[in-house]
Amino acid sequence: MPDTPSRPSLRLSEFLPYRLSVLSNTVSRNIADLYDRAFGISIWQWRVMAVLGENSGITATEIGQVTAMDKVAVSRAVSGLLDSGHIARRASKEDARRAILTLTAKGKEVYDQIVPIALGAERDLVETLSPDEQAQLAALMEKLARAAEPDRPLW
Amino acid sequence: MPDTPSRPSLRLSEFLPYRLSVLSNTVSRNIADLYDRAFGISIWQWRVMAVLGENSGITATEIGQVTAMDKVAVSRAVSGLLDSGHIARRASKEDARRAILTLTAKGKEVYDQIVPIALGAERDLVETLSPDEQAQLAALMEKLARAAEPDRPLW
DNA sequence: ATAATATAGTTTCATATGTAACTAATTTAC
DNA sequence: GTAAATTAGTTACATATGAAACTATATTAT
Repeated sequence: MPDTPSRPSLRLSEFLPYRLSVLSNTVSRNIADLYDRAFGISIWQWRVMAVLGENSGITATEIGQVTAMDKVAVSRAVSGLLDSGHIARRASKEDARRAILTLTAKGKEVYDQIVPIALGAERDLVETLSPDEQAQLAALMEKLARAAEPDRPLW
Repeated sequence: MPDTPSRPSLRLSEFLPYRLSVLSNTVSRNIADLYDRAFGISIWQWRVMAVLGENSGITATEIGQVTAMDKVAVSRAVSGLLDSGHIARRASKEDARRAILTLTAKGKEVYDQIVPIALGAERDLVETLSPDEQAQLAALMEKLARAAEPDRPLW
């Protein structure tokens, strides 16, 4: 009598969404630990700071758009960073609903310290890849991100 | 007068850990929705079922090892699946601490229905990639997962 | 055999996160 | 100009998650 048919047909360990999730969680946890231990800053807070480091004087909503964080997450991160003095907030003159956010001197200092740590963590992750593979990876991430976008244009 | 020096040097949108996280979260959320809407099953519960579908009669601890879930998450997923009748549990004869888990008939049915949905979601994600690119992706995931392993051997 | 240690799994508690309701300011329609 | 609808951001609530304590069984050392 033969075996049961080729039934499973799904190997979890080969299933891309699963692999992505495990990889991403491992990487994020490692990095979050790094920031948290050294500066008491969460991943979400770091993302806000990273955006402000690149592009000072924008609003919480804009940060949300850039970082794919929802507005509650941004609000909470901003609130923590205000408390810790890493960022400052002032109301927009044109629109009093908006709050213009900037890194403080302290925030800039921390930003300048975290950037090399972040880049180092990234390097640790990709250093076993050849330059060719690194380029492939970047291109693949691009395509996958586009395919995963829920509201992607279908053209 | 020249620009400020090459300061930012970190573009969040190009930063691999960040991209991985956003991609993975988008993909996972989409898929979780699918399972939840159709069967009221969470991602964690599905992972448990997926492992049992491949490898029946193993214990919660083993599931945790295979799926990179911690034991609390496994315990909760198992508890939900017992309640909903998708899996069954019996004590091991050799070691009464261990609980042997299996899919019930109902669980197998749902498993067989979810597998094609899962594979379809994966296909949606990778279908814009050429076969070559898909192979590259698999190889890169392999390497990255190894590099991200916190307790990886360093040889 | 008994005490100390380790392991499987659950429960508890504290924190994180997401959804929805809310407040305040602005814009649009009339 | 005023009411209705939008938008920025916060707060409240309900659920999810992780760390640590706990229970029950098994193993090890004496």
